[in-house]
Amino acid sequence: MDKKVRVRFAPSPTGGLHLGGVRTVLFNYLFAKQHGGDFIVRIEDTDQSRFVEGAEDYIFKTLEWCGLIPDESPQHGGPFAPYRQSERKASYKQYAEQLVTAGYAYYAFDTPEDLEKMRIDYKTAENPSPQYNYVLRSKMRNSLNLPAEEVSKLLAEGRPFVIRIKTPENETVSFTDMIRGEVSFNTSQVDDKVLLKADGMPTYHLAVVVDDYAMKITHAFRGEEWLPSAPVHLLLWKYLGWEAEMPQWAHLPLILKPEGNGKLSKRDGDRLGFPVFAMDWTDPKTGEKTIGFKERGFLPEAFVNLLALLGWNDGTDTEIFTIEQLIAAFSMDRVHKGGAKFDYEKAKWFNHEWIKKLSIDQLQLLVREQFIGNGIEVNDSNKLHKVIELVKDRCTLLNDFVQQGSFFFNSPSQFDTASIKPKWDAVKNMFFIELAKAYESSIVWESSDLEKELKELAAAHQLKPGELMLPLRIMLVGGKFGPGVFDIAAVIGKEATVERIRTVLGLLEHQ
RNA sequence: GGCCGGUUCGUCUAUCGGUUAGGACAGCCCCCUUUCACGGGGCAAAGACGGGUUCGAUUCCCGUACCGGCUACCA
Repeated sequence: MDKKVRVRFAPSPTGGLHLGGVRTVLFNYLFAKQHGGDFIVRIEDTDQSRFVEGAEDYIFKTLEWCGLIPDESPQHGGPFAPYRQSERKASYKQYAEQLVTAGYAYYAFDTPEDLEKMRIDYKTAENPSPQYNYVLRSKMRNSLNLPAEEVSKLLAEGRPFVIRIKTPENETVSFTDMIRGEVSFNTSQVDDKVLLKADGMPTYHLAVVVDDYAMKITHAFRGEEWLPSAPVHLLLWKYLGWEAEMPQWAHLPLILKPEGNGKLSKRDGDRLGFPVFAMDWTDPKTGEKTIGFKERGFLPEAFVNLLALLGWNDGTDTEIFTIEQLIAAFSMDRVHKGGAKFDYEKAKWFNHEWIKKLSIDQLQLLVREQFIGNGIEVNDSNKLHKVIELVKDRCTLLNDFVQQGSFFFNSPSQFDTASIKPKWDAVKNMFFIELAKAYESSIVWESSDLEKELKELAAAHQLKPGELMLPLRIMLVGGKFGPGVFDIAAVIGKEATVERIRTVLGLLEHQ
């Protein structure tokens, strides 16, 4: 094998990119990069009725966010352009005609009504979905049955037609799947799939073969849902005379619903409250918005990591991988055969690990965005740095930084005074009045000094420091959470600390 | 219905015939913590079923069951 590895991801621009799609991209990308090959993105927009404005752009934005940049694509260019199938329309027809001439395909003039009638007429209890195949094609209106003159006449009249592959009876087609090993089919079970539609556009089956050949694709990875149509593709590679160039196939396992039944869909995310798409997607027709992992506060590193481990592992206990480590460790034969149920809790764990793993500088920009997005001004990057250092270990998602850290920048809008009141008395009130005064006149403003000051003052008032910590925390934070109180005081500064103590003292007095 | 694929703790998974079947998430308990988390330690938890093959099967073969995918002029 001295051919340069070339793989492709071939999405249809019909909506947001979901987990499974991104994982397919990832595995393609990892395989290509590991072998020093090329990763191509080809847009399969052969069905105009399903075309969705903005979907292609969304796909590339997603890939960019994930850091999975194509070497060739409609937006990156490349030697095999165009990379949109709608722009390669002419070539498909030529190959379809070639197949007809060679006797491997035929014209079919059946109307949608004809087809529907056939499916009803031949439907039986044992065979609820009759196929257009070697037994039924003799009963339909196609160039195999019609007299040659009539076929030419229909064609000359411009009557709508499709070209269907003539799948042979009772032949065995098999291939070696990189994940599943040898898989074989009997052609009697596969129907005469439409290759070229009445509008002159190819179906997926023809287009994928023609383009994989044209673009010199060496390895084709796609979801398991494509396994049943593999024999059609195999036949096409053979009939077109390109068998020697056929890529190696791998059919990836599906990502399933958490409760187990069926493949994961956008709806499941809406229903169960977690993202399924990589990034936010707004349907241009309905205006319906679907949340994405990015906007939910996931790091791209974590997203890629969790996707890689969904159906693959390196055989060790390692779970946290950088993209470079994934490129080095990945192997298709370690991809699982069975589908994996998606577990959002585990997904969050990956993100948590990545937040802890990244340096404060790497986090800075993202965290700043979170604060700004929530209307919190962050102009002191030195302070931001300290805040991140203090709270990063307690954040699972990026937006947790806001909950965990907004009080560093703005005074809390709510104070949980209810938690102070039961044990509040005049002695404590006096203590805090004096603490505020003492802090106000502090010269140094370091965490350890602030703690020392409080303890000394507590001793003077015959109070135990322990019973003062909670009130002080609530004064500074608003609630019962956050890092060490004195660390917080050190970061928010003298003025804010004193002000917040006095604010809560005021609240307690008036309640 | 047919065809194809799959089946190890609740979930993701390790195991390339011989293990007390390992790890991670979630759960529970303990420790740490003058808050809440993080963290540390621990507990509980699995080979779908039935036949073979073998000295020995989670691992190989067959059957059954269950789950999934496909069965469009959609991808």
